[in-house]
Amino acid sequence: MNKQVSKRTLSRLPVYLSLLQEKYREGMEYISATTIANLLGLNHVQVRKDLSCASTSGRPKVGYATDVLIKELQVFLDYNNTKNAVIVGAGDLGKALLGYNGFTSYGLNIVAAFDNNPDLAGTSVKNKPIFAMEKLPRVMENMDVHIGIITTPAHTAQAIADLLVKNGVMAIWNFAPTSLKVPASVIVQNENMATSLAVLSTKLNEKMENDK
Amino acid sequence: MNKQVSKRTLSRLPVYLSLLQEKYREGMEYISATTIANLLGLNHVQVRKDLSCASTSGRPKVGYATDVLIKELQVFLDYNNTKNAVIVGAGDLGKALLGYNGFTSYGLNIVAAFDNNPDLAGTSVKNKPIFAMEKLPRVMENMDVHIGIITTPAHTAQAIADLLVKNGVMAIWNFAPTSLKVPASVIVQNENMATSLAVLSTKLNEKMENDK
DNA sequence: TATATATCGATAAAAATATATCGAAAGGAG
DNA sequence: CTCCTTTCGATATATTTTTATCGATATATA
Repeated sequence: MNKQVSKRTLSRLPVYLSLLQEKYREGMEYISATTIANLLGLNHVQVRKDLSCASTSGRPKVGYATDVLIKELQVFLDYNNTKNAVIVGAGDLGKALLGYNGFTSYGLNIVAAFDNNPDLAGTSVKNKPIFAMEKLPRVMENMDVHIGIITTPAHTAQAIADLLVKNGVMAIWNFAPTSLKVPASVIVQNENMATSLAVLSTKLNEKMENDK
Repeated sequence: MNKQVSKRTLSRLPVYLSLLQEKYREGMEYISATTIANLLGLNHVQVRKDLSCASTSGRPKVGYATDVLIKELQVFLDYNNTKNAVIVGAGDLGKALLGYNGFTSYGLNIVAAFDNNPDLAGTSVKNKPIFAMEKLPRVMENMDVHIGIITTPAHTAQAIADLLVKNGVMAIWNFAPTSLKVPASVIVQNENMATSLAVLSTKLNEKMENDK
């Protein structure tokens, strides 16, 4: 357990976790890799292999105790160890993320948003404040923030990234549809919705072609 | 060109497209796969191979004419052929997506949102209406909608998916953190933010471990 | 005009990822 | 108690995806 975990595996673990939590609430005390695989439309060997990097609790013939597996995944994903983050860009998307409380259960605590629109400065979303850009350095330092979330338009994203890096950010979650240049030590995770949309749209086209 | 395009390739094409549009605005008339690769931090052979499924305009020593390549990608991704979609769940995320006009340039036109909260029925976001759930069948039929976007909480997502399928949806873009059971003919694209977050968070942990 | 170089597109090699197979263990059935 | 079935975990195979290599071609330069 805990060797080199592939990126693909890593991105499936939260999916397992959320399924497990759902099934646990429904009263399922034990669950097998085969069951998980069927529910998610995956291969059972893949599920078992994925889980093996976070869990040692699987038992032949029985499967995994749901609650134990949930805890193992939470530990592995470090969801108990909450990290602070700030959002830059309090447009619709920024506000949506700011107001969404669900991230805390994934170990992410969004403490504030920043925007250069003076009308927004001083307002808040669900008690989470929106500040003027000037306040960013102070807030990041005081709140020990090392994760930045960029939800600005593409053309300002690079400047924002530079600013975040200057203020000690170690990881950037980038929702702007552009690629960022940052020092190698800074982690960037791009969340490009156009990408998903392209996959969806192309599959749909193929389907419509075939249906003709 | 146009053989079996892998999902990975497909998801990179919109990224290339948006870079090309940016560079074209900046006056770059020709661009090579090597240049694109360097700008995006990818391998140049991969870029060339990806582009080959949508383009035939590459010339040795010259590269690609930026405007031609942009058009080729748009045609391949079918961005000119706009498709209508509806959103179900007009919470923060739903509203953000409803109000975001950027999707039209990706061939997606969101015509309306639906929510079971009666306070929201009759309101609108940037002239895009929010209706009560009862109106869904009529709107979907009248507006020829075949794409549904689910932004409800996880526990209602399956019922919404069933409703959408019943009303003729062919593709679902699912933002709810749960997996949906739909007929095999219906395409589902899951947009799971926890997944991205897990990757980011784990990379960050590794980094912090190494920095110690 | 000949030569050098950047680039493409195709094919081959390497790496990553997914799937299949197999023995061992746990529990239930006869 | 023995046999049968389910399941795990490990190893082996297959597939997919990425990266490297190579010849051909277009352009620039001497």
